[in-house]
Amino acid sequence: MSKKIYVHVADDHKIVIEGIIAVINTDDDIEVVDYSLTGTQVTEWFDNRNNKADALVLDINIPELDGFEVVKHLRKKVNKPKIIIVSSYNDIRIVEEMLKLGCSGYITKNNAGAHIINAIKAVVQGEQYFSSDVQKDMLQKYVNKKEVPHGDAPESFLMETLTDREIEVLRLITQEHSTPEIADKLNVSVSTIETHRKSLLKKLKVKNAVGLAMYAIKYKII
Amino acid sequence: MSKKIYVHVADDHKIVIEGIIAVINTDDDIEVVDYSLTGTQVTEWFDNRNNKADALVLDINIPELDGFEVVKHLRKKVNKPKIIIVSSYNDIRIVEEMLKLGCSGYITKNNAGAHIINAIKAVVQGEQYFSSDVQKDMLQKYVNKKEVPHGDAPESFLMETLTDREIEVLRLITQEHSTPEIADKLNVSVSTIETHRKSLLKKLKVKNAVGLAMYAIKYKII
DNA sequence: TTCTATCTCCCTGTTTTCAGGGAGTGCAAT
DNA sequence: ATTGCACTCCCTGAAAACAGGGAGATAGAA
Repeated sequence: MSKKIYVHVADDHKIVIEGIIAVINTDDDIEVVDYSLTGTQVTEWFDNRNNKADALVLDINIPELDGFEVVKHLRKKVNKPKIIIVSSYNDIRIVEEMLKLGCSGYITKNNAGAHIINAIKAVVQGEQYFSSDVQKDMLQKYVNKKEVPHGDAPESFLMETLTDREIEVLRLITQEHSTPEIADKLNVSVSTIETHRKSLLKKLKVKNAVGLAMYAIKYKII
Repeated sequence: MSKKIYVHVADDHKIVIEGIIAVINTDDDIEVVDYSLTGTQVTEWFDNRNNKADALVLDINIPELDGFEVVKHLRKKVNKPKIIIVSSYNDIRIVEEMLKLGCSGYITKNNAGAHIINAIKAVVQGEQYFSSDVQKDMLQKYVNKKEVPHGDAPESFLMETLTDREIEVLRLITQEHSTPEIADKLNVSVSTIETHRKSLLKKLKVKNAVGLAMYAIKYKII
């Protein structure tokens, strides 16, 4: 019998965690050692020397620190766990982004139950694992890449290309603040915020503040 | 021993359903007979004479037909099940709306696990059930109601008070369209759209288009 | 029938947003 | 040491959004 695999689970909804634990408990080789409901709980848990896990099952959409931030934090560590993303979004750009950040697996919530055990076993052995729908999208992307450079948005970019300041401004925009208000809050001139705004519009390829807000929600900057 | 309770569970994420089933299975009096991943699946299931359930555990945010539509459909039926809403949102206005539509219980996903069994048992006995955080909000709302009669809007309203036209405009706003564009699309004058916009800002108590978009997403007009 | 709500349109005026430039600073990497 | 990036600030000008009015037409409810 192989060595037991220890897993940490993070999701903002307790019921999802309970679901994941229920599924994992059907396999004797894997054990959920602890769970977190927020991003900071995850980082603090792994920052504690006494806590160790082979794998982290991580939802992108969690409060305080989102999935991206958690991954960025963890990848600096020496005994870093393998990370499997469990997400509602199967946007291929998010998958790419997470892979770039060093994640080992990506499965969608739609069929997490069917994949999660295999995913955990695969990643602790150094492999990568993707649920079937994600695989399909990746293949699709690969096929399309060679044929159509296409007008509107073929590039793979996410909030990575946004600077810290831009994200900060974006967040304030989604909180219904106007440019003068944001300038005041950040103690810079209105011109500066206008510049950030223009950069955001350009980078995210949207035409107005509503577009920024929708983008922020879709890719969960907020 | 009391009569067994049969339950149908609906959520767009399989893993959540698995979580709910795992929790419910710890109680011998309740059994999950089937589940649905979309709104139409729910209505079709209950429209089938062979299918019966005492209670429906329903997520608001499901595809095709959302929770509101499902409830509206089911309440016309004779042998309608008791409905317990399981939602990420604990906005008190949604709770009120669902109660008006005839739901018996409302629990948030944060602590669904702790409440779901009690909720099911309560509602099949004709009682109502609300998770602690929802109760807190309701109490808060009740307390505030009597002290501040407040000028402009004491009514409990959700998107119900938005007219069809306003919802149409709101939808177009969230699609990044400007006022002139919307006017063109709907074949009315720019002035008209501006009027609708002003009404939306006033009714939803937000200060700009971003606020409208955020509202639309939160309460899923879109 | 009167009352009310919805939808339509217009006016005046202010504020904010967007577009498209330029430009200086500091910092970090090569 | 130069290059690039992030952050800052400014200018001009046009377009859109917001605020707070009024007002007519229509259709449904009381």
